[in-house]
Amino acid sequence: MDDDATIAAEEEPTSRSGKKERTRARLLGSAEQVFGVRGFNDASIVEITQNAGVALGTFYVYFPSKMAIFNHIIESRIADLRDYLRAAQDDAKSRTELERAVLKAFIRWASEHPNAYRAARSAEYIEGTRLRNWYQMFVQDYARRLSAAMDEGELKRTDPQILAWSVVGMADLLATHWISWSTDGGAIPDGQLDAFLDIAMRTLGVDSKAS
Amino acid sequence: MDDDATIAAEEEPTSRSGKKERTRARLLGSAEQVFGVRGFNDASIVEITQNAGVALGTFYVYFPSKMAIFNHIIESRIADLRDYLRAAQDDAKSRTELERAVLKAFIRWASEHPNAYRAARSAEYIEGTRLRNWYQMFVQDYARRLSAAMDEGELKRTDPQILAWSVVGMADLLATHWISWSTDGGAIPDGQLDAFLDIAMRTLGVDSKAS
Amino acid sequence: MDDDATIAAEEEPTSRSGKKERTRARLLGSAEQVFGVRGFNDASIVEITQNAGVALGTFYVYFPSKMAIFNHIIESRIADLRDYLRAAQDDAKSRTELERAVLKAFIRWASEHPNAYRAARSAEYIEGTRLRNWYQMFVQDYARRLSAAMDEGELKRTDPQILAWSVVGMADLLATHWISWSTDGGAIPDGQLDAFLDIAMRTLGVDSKAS
Amino acid sequence: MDDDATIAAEEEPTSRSGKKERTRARLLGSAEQVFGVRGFNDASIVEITQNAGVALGTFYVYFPSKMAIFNHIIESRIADLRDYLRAAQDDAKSRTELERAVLKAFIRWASEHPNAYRAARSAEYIEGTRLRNWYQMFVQDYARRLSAAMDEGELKRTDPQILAWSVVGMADLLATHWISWSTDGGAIPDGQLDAFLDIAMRTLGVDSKAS
DNA sequence: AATGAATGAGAGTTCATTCAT
DNA sequence: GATGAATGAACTCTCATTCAT
Repeated sequence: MDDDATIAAEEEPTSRSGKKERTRARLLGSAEQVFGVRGFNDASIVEITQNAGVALGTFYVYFPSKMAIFNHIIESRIADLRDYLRAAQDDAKSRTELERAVLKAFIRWASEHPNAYRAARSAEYIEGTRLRNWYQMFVQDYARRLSAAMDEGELKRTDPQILAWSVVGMADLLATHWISWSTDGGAIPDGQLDAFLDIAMRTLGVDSKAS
Repeated sequence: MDDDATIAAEEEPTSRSGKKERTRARLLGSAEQVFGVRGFNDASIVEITQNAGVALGTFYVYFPSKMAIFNHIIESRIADLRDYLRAAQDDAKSRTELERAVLKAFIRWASEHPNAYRAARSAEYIEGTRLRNWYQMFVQDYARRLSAAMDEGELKRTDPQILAWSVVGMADLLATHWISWSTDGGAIPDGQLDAFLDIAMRTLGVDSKAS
Repeated sequence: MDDDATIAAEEEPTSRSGKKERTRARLLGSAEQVFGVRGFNDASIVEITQNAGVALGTFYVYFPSKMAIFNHIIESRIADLRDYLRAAQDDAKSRTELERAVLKAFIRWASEHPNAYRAARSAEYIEGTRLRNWYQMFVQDYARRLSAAMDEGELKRTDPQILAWSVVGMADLLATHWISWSTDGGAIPDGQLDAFLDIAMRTLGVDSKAS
Repeated sequence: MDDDATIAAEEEPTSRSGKKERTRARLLGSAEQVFGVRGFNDASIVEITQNAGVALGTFYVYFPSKMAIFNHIIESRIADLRDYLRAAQDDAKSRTELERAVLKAFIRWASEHPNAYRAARSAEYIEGTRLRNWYQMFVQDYARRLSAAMDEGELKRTDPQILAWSVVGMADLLATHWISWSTDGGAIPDGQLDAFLDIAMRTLGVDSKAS
């Protein structure tokens, strides 16, 4: 009815170790896109397969259900995020640098995979997925780290849980906002990102620039 | 909005008085609940009507479509929020008090109508609703107010847009968190709310306690 | 959806012997109009009652079902037609005059009650009505009369059944054509009516003008 | 003309050869029958599919809507009629022969596809079809041809429009009559058809037998 | 492995009819 | 008698999933 035909696939197979992997990768890429654009409910297997350039039945050769591929995509992107965050923490040389780097990593992740991010956020409203609260563990980890930093006197003492939820909330809404404002895939203006990071540092109670 | 006959005017001779209103109210209450629990897509008219204790067809006596009742519920709750916020601003005697009151009003609103709030948040993922970005105008208003406060020297100067999105993000995620943690309808522990408000004041750059 | 609101009622109560008759007459008038414009299936009781200016439930005070009022309307218009035809035959002074008068009466009847005529024609496609073949008896009567006229040497001998169906077919399609071409209620151009009658006389095999 | 893939072109390797075509044909056949017997409104997709021996959902693999298959059936039968008429005209050697052949072709077409003919006639009463007045162009063509014949002195001069509507009306009602009288698929008694043709020739004003 | 025709449960919506007031 | 809120059977259409090829 009002679909403007199919969405052009973007994700190309990353490995060329055989047809199977390539088809699977195409399905994953297509599904990420379709889920991101249409949302879980309005994404149809027909559109995912057409967008992937395979037949409808082929979908079920690789994935047992719509829910399964959805979970798979989100979970693997979450794993990516974990990597991004770990790397950010490893490279940091000071508390300020660390906190900035962590938030930057999150924002970068979200804007590099806008469709997955959008889909992941929507998981909260999807009946039957095991991912309804996937971000909670991130918040918990974050709270633990903030708590430790407070113990070490690097952060003003506040309820670390509330602080963690607050900062994640900030980052989450800004990421969403930026993503939906730049369908052109454009990057986030540096000034805006810096403004956000400065605000976040203030929220956390660390010096914006000092080590 | 769709069909608000809130102001009873040329009502019939008060016979069967309020019957229609009662049924309508039951449907609205039921739908708010079902939308909140299941989400728009997984909410069915059958469940809404059964939950309301009326027959399927009765739904269409009061609302022309599933989308219409959804929009109506959210829009009328948004109107409530607007009232809450206006009242909060009217009563405030200082910048700090005002900003705290506004955030408190928002949190109170969200926790008083958890299902509507959940549904309103999910609107972002619902194809065809005119409410996809309902909160944007709130953020814009907020940003404008912050900007004015900065002009008057009551707030440290920062990008008011980013600041507004940030604070709204904080409040949004915390409200969601609190709501989902207290399905029993329990209130938010005072300590947690205060902790949040203190953090938010820090984010905004106003003194936590000073007038 | 694409209804242009309600159709303005036209038929006014012909008797003023009490409210009951008036309401009944309004319903009949409204229904004739709605059936004519929308067709049996797309005519709804709601529209009929609104158009009549009465409440939905009132319909069932006067008529047991949608089918019942439909049958009633058509049957009473058919009775009218019978009267028209009888009168035409009574007044005729010659075979030619009689046949012309009969066809004229039919055309007049159809164009005076276009909605009823349209509805009556559509009865053929309505499941469950007892009026599917109401015009057959007219054709049979017609055939009998033609047969008698042949016996008396006033008409060339042909299969009277086929001749009757033929002439009725001509009149039927022309009436339909004229009706749908003049939604303005305009009359049939005299020239066209005469042309038709001349053709019909030729078909019947009587002199066009001679007595 | 919704989606005619009549001309098999880039068909797949002829495996499961014709399975799709067979199912499509069964649906078309079933639908033609059900539309003919029940009429458009009282025909249900359930009955069409059961009658075709396929599942409900299968219908929508082949046709996007009830309206679409209806239009398709009627339009393809109308195309047949056009072919019949063209062939009849091509073979005729005289005015009389031509006019008789044309009417015979029409009657033959109607009686060979009684359900489609019934359905086509009912289109007049179906909201939303683009076929409400499909027969008008035939009448117009007919009128043009009659007018030309009058110009050439082969036909007595009369209003060609009225004459065309008249003769079409005759043929139409007789076809309908014959069809509904022979549900057994029986042919039209030769005598009756000839009687009709003689009458029609008289109506047109051509010699019944002469070349 | 890959295909795509076929399936059928389930959804939203309509509307003739009923009945308490 | 008149009303109109309430009913629920029936309808069209969607789409995740299955399975024979």
